[in-house]
Parts: sequence; C-alpha cells; structure tokens
Amino acid sequence: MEMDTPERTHVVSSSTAISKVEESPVFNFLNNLSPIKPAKPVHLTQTFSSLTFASPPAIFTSPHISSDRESRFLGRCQTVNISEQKSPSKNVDKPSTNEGAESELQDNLDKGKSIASTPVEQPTGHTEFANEVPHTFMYDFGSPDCGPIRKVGLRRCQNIDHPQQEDPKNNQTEQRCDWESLVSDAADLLIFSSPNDAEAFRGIIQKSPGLERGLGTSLSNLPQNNITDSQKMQHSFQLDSGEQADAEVTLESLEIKKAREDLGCDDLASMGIHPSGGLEDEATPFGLFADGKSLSNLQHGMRRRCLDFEMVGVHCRKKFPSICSSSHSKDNNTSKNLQLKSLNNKRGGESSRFILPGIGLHLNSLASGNSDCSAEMVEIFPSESQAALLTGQELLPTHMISTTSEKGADESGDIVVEDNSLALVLVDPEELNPDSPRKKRRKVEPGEEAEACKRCNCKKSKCLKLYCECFAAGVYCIEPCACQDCFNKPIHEDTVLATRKQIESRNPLAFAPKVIRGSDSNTENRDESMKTPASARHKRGCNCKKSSCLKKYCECYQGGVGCSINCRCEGCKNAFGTKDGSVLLVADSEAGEELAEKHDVISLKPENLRAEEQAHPSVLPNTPSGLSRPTEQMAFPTSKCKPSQSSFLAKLGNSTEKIGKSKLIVLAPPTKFEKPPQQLEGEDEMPQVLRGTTSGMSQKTASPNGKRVSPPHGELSSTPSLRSGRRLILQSIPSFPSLTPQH
DNA sequence: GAGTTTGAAACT
DNA sequence: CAGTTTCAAACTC
Repeated sequence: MEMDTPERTHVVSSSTAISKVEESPVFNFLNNLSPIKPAKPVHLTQTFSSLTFASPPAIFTSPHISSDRESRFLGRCQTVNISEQKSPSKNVDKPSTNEGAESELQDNLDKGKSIASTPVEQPTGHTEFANEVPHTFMYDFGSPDCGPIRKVGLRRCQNIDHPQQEDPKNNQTEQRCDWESLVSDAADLLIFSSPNDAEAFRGIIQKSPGLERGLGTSLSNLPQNNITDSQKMQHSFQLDSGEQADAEVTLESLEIKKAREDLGCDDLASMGIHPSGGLEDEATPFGLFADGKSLSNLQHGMRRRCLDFEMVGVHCRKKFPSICSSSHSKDNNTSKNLQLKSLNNKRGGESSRFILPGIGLHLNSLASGNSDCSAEMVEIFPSESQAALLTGQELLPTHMISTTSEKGADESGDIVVEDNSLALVLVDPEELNPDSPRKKRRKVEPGEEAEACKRCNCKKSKCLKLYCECFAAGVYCIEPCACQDCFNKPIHEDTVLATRKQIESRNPLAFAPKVIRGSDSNTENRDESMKTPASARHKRGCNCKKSSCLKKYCECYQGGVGCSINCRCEGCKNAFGTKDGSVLLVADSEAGEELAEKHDVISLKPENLRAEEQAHPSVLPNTPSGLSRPTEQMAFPTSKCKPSQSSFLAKLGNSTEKIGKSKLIVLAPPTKFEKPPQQLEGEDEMPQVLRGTTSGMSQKTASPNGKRVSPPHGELSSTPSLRSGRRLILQSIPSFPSLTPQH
C-alpha cells in the first residue's frame, strides 16, 4: 500500500493513520484545493534553494567539543531525558496541546501528528515513526513539559506553525505542499553537497526504493512497515557516511527506538520525543523531514557540521543553514526545513529567543560565513527582488539570530568553548557535491559566494594551525578555500580533532573567540562597563607596531574592538578605542570617519546616533536581532561580505528609513569575524533575555579577559556621548530585522 | 595577480 | 619568557 501510494502522501504521512488519511479522497481533495499550497510551496522551495545556496560552510565542532562529542551528545540526551523524566506523562499529553500541534505543524510532518495524536492506534507504527522521525522530538520539543529550551523550540514551531494551525486541513495541505516542493526538489535534495548527506541519502535511497523518488517516497515507505528496516537503514547509512558523530547519533536514535518499541507506543510518544529530543534537538531544527530516516541522515550530516552545538547545534542548523547555506547541498535539505522554520521565524523574534537559551557557537566561524551568507541570500535571488528581499530579510533576522546566538557563545565564548563550546564543523557540501545544482547556482551568481564564503589560502599549514582562518574558526575548509594540502576537512576529522586538541592543550582558549565582550573579569559587576562597546576587547590584545591598529592586521581593529591594556601595540590609533583608554568613538575619531568613509558607512556621532535612536526607538526592541545579538556576534558584514553589506545596507536603508539614509551606520570595520558587530551591538541594547543568557552562559569563570581591567570601559561608560553613539550603532544593527517585518 | 607588509602563531 | 621563524592575511602596486 504505502509503496503504491503517491510519494507525496508517503512523505506527508509517516504514520499509517496519516497515510490512510492521505489516501482518503478527502485528503486528496484538500490538497488539491488548498490555495495555500501553491504559494508557500513555491516560496519555501525558493527559500530552501536560496538557503541552501546561502548556507556557507558548516561549522565544525571545536576540538574541545569534538573530544566531548560523545559526552555532549549524551549531555544533550541527558538533558532531554531529564526533561522527559520530569514529565513523561506530560510529554504524552503534549501532543494534544496546542504547542504540540504547532510543533507538529512546524515539523511539517504528519508523522509527528500521527504519533502524537494516534499513538495508541498504531503503537508499532508510532514506535517506528518515533524512531525514524525526529519530528517526534520536535513534537516533544514543543511540548510545554519540555524545559525552557524546548519551549523555545516550540515557540519557533509555533511561529512557523501558526498559519498551519489555523487550518488543520490547510496544514495538511501545506505540509503536503511543502513536501511536494521538497519532492520536486528531490533531485536537489538527493544531491547533497556534503558527502555525508549525500551518502546518507544515497544509502537510504539504495536501501529504500521509495526514496529514489525523493525524501517523500522514502519517508512514506519507511514509516510503518520498515521500522526495523529503517533502523537498519539508518545504521547502514550512518555507517556509510562514516561519520562517527552520525553513527553515534544513529546509535542513540536506535537505542531510543528500541526503548520505545519496548515501552510501547504511548511510551514511545513520550520517549521518542525526549530521547530523540536529546539527539534530535539538533536534528529537529534541521529538519523536519517527513522521514525520520532521511531526517536522521540529514541530521547526521548536519551534525558533522555542528557536531558540538548541542543546543547551539539546533540553532545553528536552523539559522545557519539559511545563513550559511550558500554552498552546502546538505544545508539544502536541512535548509529546506530550516527555511521553513526560518520563514516561520520571520514572524517572530521568538526564534531568536529560541536561540538564546542555546549555546553559543564560535563566532568566528559564524561570522565569516553568516554575514556573507545573508548577503548571498539576498543576492542569490536578484531576479526576485522581493522574494530575495523577503528571503534576505527573513534570513537576515535568522542570521542575526544565529549570529547572536553564536555571539552569545562567544561572549561566553571562552567559557563556552571550554564547556561545550560549540565548534562548528563546516563540511563543505560543495566540495563534496560539486554537482549540486545549488552549487551551480552559486557559481552562476557571480562571485559573491566566493567572496562571502571566501576562506583560507593556506599553503603550508595544511589548515591545521591557527594560521588558518578556517581552522581557527573551528570550521572545515570548503570549496571557497584556496588552501593546499588541506587537512581541515571532514575526511580528516580525526586529524583535525587531534590537532585541535593539541593546540587547545597548549592554549585552552586558542579556539575561543578572540574578542570578548567584557574585558573585565567581573563580568557581572561590569555589566555597566561591559555594556559599553568598549567593553568588548580582544582577548589577548594586539601587538601591532606599524599598523597603528588602524588596519586589519590588528586583530582588535579587525574584530571591531578597541585596544585595551592587554594590548602591547605601539602608536595605537584604534578607531574603536585606544589602549590607553582614550576611547575614540569611531564616530568622533578621524579614524572612525575614515572607516565610515571606507565602508561607506555613516559615521555616527553621538548626536547623530541619538537622533537616530529617537527616530527609530522601536527598531531595537522590535528587531529580533537585538535578541540575537546579545551575544556578541556581529551582524556586521565582513569585509569579505562587502557585497552582502551593500545589499544589507541597501535593504536596511530601503526598508527602514529610520536609518534615514541608505547608508548603514556601522562603525565596525570589515571584519572577518563577527566580533566587530559585537562592539557595535553594545550590550546595553541587548535584550534582557540575551543578557541573561549571556551572563548566565558565560562568562567564563576564568577567562583571561577577566583579568583585564577595562579603564576604557569606565571611560566609555562615563561618557554618555560615546555610549549613546554605540547604542545607536547597535540599534542600527537591529534595524536589520526591522526590515523583515516590512515585507 | 604578484609582491610586500604585517603581526599572530609557532617554534626554539 | 624572550627571541626567532613561520605563516597567511592584509595590503599595495
């Protein structure tokens, strides 16, 4: 039956019940009728593609993390489990809850619904589904029972789902549509840039004939009958992928599945959600693939990139994909899901919230990729100006969010790194899958991608030293990289991890964000000082002698932060603040003006900034970015991202006249890493939530920075003008998000 | 695009 | 810890 059923139906219905429903003429009728279908599907599809394209390099787990991968994963699971344990019954109930419904909707997986709604009816099926489908996790995620994080996820889902919720029928149809679109893009999906994903899919496909058509088919096939098969599939798939992380995940999923099976359907519902939730926290974000298997595979692939993200991973996946999707076919798959989510996210800054709780990622990795990605996104759809804008806006916010989340990580950065730091693993989808259409598209588009995703050019370091920007950022090298003899690739994961460990052993903070929000050790006390942009400081400080800290040679300048007492620079003229504490507000300082001119940015003087703020008071609050930003990451376009910047700015300017001029108000110099934005962001503006997260997250207990006393901060804080200026700047950044709403 | 400059990272 | 070398990005032409 299932095999016979159309792919769509298969895709949509993971559970037998669902399949039945789908089969029902009514279901078909609805699908045909739903007007929503055409619109969203198209949009989503585009978005996906865009996202996919945009998705840049994956972030790979920091070596630390990598070492801890297993533990982390476990940790996730544990956390999830804990929540589950707390209220397993609740979880079961959750499905009934609106949130659960929303989450389900979000997932776009009927399976999830079927599971939640009809756990009893098809216990085995449920188990199977649960096992297969991360959706269930998502589901659970949505369940109120889940911890705050889950709630966040739910929020996201809610946002996404809300529309669907409006009409259950529509939801189904929409889902179908989405799936259809997905299926239509099946070819794309099948083609994963990342080897892992591709392999995974291939494996799946090979194993499951249904998959050939597309995920949908595979999904449809997998759900009921082939639980064991699916499990096997997953195992095999994972094995094929050869990725340990994936394997681990799969193992976990399998275990969970088994447990579910043992427990029974009802238990499964709760179990599946939680346990999987643990695993799938990450997975869920990705995807909402109808197929648990496909999802799992995809997820695995994603994990490769975001091995250690844990919480972050989810965020990253969701956000990143859109952001960084530029090149990754993997992302495409995930990106689709993500896109869906991202689209949904548009609606709400909640997504950002979701991120907040999450863990921070390495900003570095994100930074380079993100801004670029966003730009790419926009550019990618030049023809579809509006669409592009929408996507771009949407993406931007998500971007911002992701970035911010990452930033948060950064802030906590040091801590984060140490703890669970999230290293992002970048898998080069493109590298892996040169054939991916998306890739082609990218290529088609003139080089922004190249620019955006431009990476290292290492020749002798094999990209296994901190000389390598990619490696230092905790990401794998990807196509855009011009490196030679590169070992910083998933293929050499072991080597990379080992090297990272080695480097970390030498310097635990080697992979930590270079720029830290608060230089002062008393992060908490210094909140005030920290808030000031000046508070952001380079971890170690620079040692510039000839560049006067006015060029990107200077890490402080590059990071968009002022020099601090930690700096041993000579003749410091850092526009963001000299080490002597004299704060040069970018706006005030000549350097600042120069920078502004260079970047075609409006130099903000305090007065101007204030004016700006007054003019656009709402901008900050409204923008999700604010939330996201909390972290330090910047939204700044990197120099590399100039194109993106331009687009960014233009969009901002257009969308928000608040800024008044098309020009962006950006103080930060073009930085490879997001950090500069951090400065701009100004912690003051950060949403309380973010702050809380950041403060909580981070502050590393023993960050070297802490040692630093930040006289400049005090000064800054003392000088209202400066502060205001920065605040303004921050606001300007948030403005991005504001754009989205316009659409 | 090639060559130079620069400063961080790595090494001694 | 300091000095030197190596390295790759940033910059210049």
